[in-house]
Amino acid sequence: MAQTFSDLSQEKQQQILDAAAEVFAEEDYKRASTDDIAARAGISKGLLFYYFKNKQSLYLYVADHLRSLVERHLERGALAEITDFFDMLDYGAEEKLRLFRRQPWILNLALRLYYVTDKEVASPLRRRFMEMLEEMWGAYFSHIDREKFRPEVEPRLVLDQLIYLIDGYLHQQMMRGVKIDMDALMAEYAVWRDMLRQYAYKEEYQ
Amino acid sequence: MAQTFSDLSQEKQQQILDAAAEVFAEEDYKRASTDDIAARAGISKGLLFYYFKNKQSLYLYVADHLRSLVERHLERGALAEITDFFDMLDYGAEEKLRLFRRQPWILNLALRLYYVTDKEVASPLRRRFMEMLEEMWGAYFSHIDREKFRPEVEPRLVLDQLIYLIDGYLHQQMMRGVKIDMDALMAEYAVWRDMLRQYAYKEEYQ
DNA sequence: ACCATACTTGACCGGCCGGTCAATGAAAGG
DNA sequence: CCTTTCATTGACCGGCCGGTCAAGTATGGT
Repeated sequence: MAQTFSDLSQEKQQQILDAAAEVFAEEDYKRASTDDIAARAGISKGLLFYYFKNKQSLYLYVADHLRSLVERHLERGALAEITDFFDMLDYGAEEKLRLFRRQPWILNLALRLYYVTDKEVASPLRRRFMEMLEEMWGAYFSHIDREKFRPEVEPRLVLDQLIYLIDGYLHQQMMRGVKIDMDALMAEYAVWRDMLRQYAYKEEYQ
Repeated sequence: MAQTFSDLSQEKQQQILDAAAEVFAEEDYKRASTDDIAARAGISKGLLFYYFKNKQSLYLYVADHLRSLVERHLERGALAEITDFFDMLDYGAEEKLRLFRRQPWILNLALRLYYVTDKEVASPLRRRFMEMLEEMWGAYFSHIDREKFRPEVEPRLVLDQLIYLIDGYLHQQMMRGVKIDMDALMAEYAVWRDMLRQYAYKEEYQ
């Protein structure tokens, strides 16, 4: 967007952002219409394109907004105190659980963005996800205790595996057409975590 | 399709199917145009719609074709002789590897179909995937040796976990924008399999 | 009151594309 | 041949939608 948008009052920005987030969560990129967004935001389409160069940049703006919202939520807390890899995972999981429970629309939108395949936005979005992942790795896991790991197991790969599991699980649930049940996910997560711990940690740290 | 299509000569059918598969592999459902398909198949658009009721049914026909192609490929072989769960996994993995190596376009199309989010086709497609999964479970794993499993571990859930891992891995690779490297995938698979075996099998069968 | 600037509108354009249909051609049968 | 049937064409329609723009309205400074 141009700075015209950021000059708007907080409520006006929110209003437009909410409308866009809503529509983009309901339909894939191609089918989500700017007419629809403008109507729900209570403004004319012309004005929408006065704030945003085009649909794509609006989409990416919404994505960035979501990202900063999630990051802000995870930032507080005493990260530095946790040195155990799996305790850290638990901490992150709990935090995200709370976030998604409080505002379920965030999860819906995030899933939609996460599984976008549309040419026009897929590649910028995946760059964002990769960045986020790297940031997270740096912030959360750079100072974990590697001593507990078996020498042949690289911590980062363990995290990757957990991400694969969650990713695949969510995708399968979406395929089944069911709403994501965070409690069920957390139960699965607990099993995966224990399995991964058994695989990654030395005997004495199990 | 109507039976008019199945009455066509094998080559003509193939020609059209190939064109459709090609286009559907390149673009998402909405962007893949029937004009394009007709042109690549060397027929008029009118004729395409003479054979297929609409774009959606063509899409699903291509999906069914792919499914039967994969199923046919996996059917032969001495399945009944394998009773070890993880040997069976290896067998399935090897077979699929060979298939995808010989005809890489199959993998591309399959991935596209697997990650479709378009309203108009997502739900019929996911029904097909679920059916396929159940069939596979019945055909491959109904007679495996459950004795080797720890009592608290349900074999089906172990398979699900492997599927999650593969699903997530493929998705992440796609996000990274790289072509899927089957050798890398097989290397990862080997790690996952060993981890899952350690988790699922009793000590004496490790 | 006036003017300049910024904000806001909605009608409109043009491109894309799924799907239709009247017309044409090709076979087949008598 | 002639006619009936089927296969095939491509021009065309209509809907959708991203993006534009001339015109209108509010705002604030002088």
